Amino acid sequence: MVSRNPNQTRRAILDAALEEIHLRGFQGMRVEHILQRTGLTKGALYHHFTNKMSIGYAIVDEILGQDVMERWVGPLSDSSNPVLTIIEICEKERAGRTAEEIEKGCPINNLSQEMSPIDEGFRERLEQVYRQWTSAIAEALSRGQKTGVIRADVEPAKIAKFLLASLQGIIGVAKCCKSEQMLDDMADCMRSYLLQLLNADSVQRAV
Amino acid sequence: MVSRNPNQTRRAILDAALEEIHLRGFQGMRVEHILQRTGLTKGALYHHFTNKMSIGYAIVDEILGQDVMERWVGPLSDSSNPVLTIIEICEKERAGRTAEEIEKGCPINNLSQEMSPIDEGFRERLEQVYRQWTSAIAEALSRGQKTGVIRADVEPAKIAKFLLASLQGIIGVAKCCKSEQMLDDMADCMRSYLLQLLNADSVQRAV
DNA sequence: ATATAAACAGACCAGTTGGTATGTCAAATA
DNA sequence: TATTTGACATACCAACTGGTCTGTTTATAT
Repeated sequence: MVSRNPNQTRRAILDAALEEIHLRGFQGMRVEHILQRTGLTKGALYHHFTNKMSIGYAIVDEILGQDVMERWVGPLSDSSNPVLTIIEICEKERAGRTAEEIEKGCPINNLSQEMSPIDEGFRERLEQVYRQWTSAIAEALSRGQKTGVIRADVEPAKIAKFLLASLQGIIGVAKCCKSEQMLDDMADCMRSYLLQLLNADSVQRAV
Repeated sequence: MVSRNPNQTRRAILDAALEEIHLRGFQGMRVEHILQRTGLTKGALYHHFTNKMSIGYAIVDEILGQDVMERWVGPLSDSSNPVLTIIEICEKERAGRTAEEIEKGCPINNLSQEMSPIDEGFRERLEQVYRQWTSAIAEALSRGQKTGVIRADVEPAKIAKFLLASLQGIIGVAKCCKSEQMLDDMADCMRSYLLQLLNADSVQRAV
């Protein structure tokens, strides 16, 4: 904002928009509020984006999708034990959240619940994020089966979808109930379920 | 709508509003659309409700809460085997949904994700629904432990929360991915998890 | 140095939206 | 039958909202 830096301006718009969307949803987000947050004007905003919708699309593609890649896809691709890696990621994410953050939930889940039925562009983009996410888990589980850490009878593709769904469900219910206790209770069940996916031999080391 | 019937009119407003909200969310729901659906006018609508928000509150209290009572709390309170009852309810609900219905998700989850962070009135009402829901599951699991059908080492309160969260997560992910296959895959995992809660002796009869 | 195009600023606008004020009609009540 | 009240109908409005249009400033290429 000091000197002219279009990339930085564009990113500032997306960051401000994401914060608003995270709390109020895409429909509840107001262009005017982005201007207030960034100190920019309408001229600047509509120079970088054609309309409100394109801001939402860019957030999914450039921020949320990227986050999943960095926090999940990357670590899982380097992992020799997907179960432990998933538990680690969850605990790390959990540690970084205040009670206030919990109330806002996962922006990916928020957006998909709000927008996927009413805008196909949003839905396709969010579905793609979910696909990358589940694929990364499924592939890691598959590799784990080959190395013997994961039970041979688990079906990676199915379990991956279920794990992702449960995770989103947990975050969503905790968000509504505004309860850290509830979040930790559910996470505990999730952890137990994850450990069940390990081969009997390797459970000793894990717990 | 034929003759004057205030209760029927009020209910017609709520039903129409719920359909709109189910698809577009509460913020996306337009009062004007309710009028079009019901054939009523603003005068009628604002005679029965003080404002838009009160329509949303009434829907949670009178329709969604009631639905949970009928579909979950009732059956579970009569159940001798909560695991089988839950599986039955899920299969029944699943059978009644078309692909189009799946895209709209669960209205309770939709509303809680959208409204709980921005309106405390909504959040409290939805939390209460979740509480009744999880309590019913937890109590049924407890009773199952006493009769011996449920494993003694499961913690009813924790598992109940996790089950509810997973269920909502599954519906939510399937909604975004618009995939019946994915829904059934995840439901399959959920079913397996539920059956694990049964005592080893009674598994034979269940499967 | 100057032309050119990108990166903004700011006023303005048309459509939308929740909500209100006033009037009318039917049914219960006396 | 007269009257009062609840159940609507209709016109209207003020505020909001996404988006546009025109103008100005800054960087960059020639």
